[in-house]
Amino acid sequence: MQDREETSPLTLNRLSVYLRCLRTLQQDGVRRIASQELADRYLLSASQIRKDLAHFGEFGIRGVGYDVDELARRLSSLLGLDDDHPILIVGMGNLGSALAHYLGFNHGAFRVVAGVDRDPEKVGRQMGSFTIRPVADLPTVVRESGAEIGVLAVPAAAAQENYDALVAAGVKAVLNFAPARIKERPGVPLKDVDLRIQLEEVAFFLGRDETETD
Amino acid sequence: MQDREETSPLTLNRLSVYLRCLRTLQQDGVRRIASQELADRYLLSASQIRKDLAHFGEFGIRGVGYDVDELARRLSSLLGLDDDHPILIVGMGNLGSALAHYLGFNHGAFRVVAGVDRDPEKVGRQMGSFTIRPVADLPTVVRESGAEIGVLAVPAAAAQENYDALVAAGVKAVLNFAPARIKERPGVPLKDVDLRIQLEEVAFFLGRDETETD
DNA sequence: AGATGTGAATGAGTTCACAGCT
DNA sequence: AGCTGTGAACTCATTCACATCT
Repeated sequence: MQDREETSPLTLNRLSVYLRCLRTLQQDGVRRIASQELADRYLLSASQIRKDLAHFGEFGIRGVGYDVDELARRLSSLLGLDDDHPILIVGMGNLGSALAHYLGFNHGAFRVVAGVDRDPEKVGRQMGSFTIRPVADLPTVVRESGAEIGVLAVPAAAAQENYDALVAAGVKAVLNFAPARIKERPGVPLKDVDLRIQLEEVAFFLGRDETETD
Repeated sequence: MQDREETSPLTLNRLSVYLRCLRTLQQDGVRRIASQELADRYLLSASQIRKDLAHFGEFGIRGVGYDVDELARRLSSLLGLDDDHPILIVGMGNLGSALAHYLGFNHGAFRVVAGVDRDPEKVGRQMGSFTIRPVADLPTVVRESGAEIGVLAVPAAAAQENYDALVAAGVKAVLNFAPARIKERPGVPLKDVDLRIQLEEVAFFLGRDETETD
């Protein structure tokens, strides 16, 4: 059983994937599954599944496999998905409102509970269940809404100052959608999510020679 | 000078980051920069910058550093950002329209030129510069719009069939926002972008012990 | 002299192969 | 017998340190 600190993001992301697969299996009525079959069904690696899980304890039954329901429960708990995680969005421009709209609907543990913007014209506007507040009110907004996760959807140049403001206001983790490198404070994990980088990654392959057929 | 195939996504993503940093430097009027200073300014690793760049050729001047303008030009060309990359979105629900709205505005080389949906009620609706078309028209829509990149914003269960449809229609790369594992066809690179996984990654750290202060 | 480009050394992450349970 | 859990082998990625060039 390992400590939270020493878990790599890669492992962590795979746990999320496993949980998703298990949810599908639950719907299909599967009650037990072996690492090998899980791997086959969802294009994963059996030994990696076992290693990832073993990292956190003994989840399986030797000679049998994993109990789908129980494993799902334990992964959900491990990932902190049993508790609610209120989200606050900073920057209610195109991306910010797109995210509010998207995250506000589909997700269980994650729900957008507040949004702030620098622009006085956006302040006061209604967004689903909340009203956009001014950035200056961040501390109050965080306290009142109980927001745990901050989402940065501001221009690159404003990213660092808004991250700092979120930290100061007491947010516990930050997801950064701005295309900027932010200096992370210890204790407030930061995760960059840059759609442009993802697009550029696939675009890289577009120019490639079409004659090859491997 | 290396081949496209043998470049890791990690390296590729860093090239995007470097390019972004260079654009900022250009705006600040900086004409030359050494790997060490670039690293210091943007929290990167100097030796990694050099290795990443050297992977694609000799971009710098020994004893001097890199020419900001030229390096930016060469990275832009390498990443395929000099050409236009029209995007087609499959699934114009919450996420799809959020993405259309977002990508349609800010991005140079990337622009959403078309969108399709399964739901007859959404078909015909106007979305910025285009009208939503039925999924069945994919081949026609791809041909007419010249779309190169397909974006999947459909439910998980529909992801694989729509990826296949995109491939059949002639799209050259796919970005998948659906929380599903897709079987990739050789020649049509696929990149998963799962916002839920990113959220779950930061959520993992929320439960952690607050007494520690390292 | 000074910064790049690069082999060599280190470290991280994945796969293998089998001991150990059930 | 069968599948997990895990050390050992291996592959991939990063960092170091220096020879090379301007």
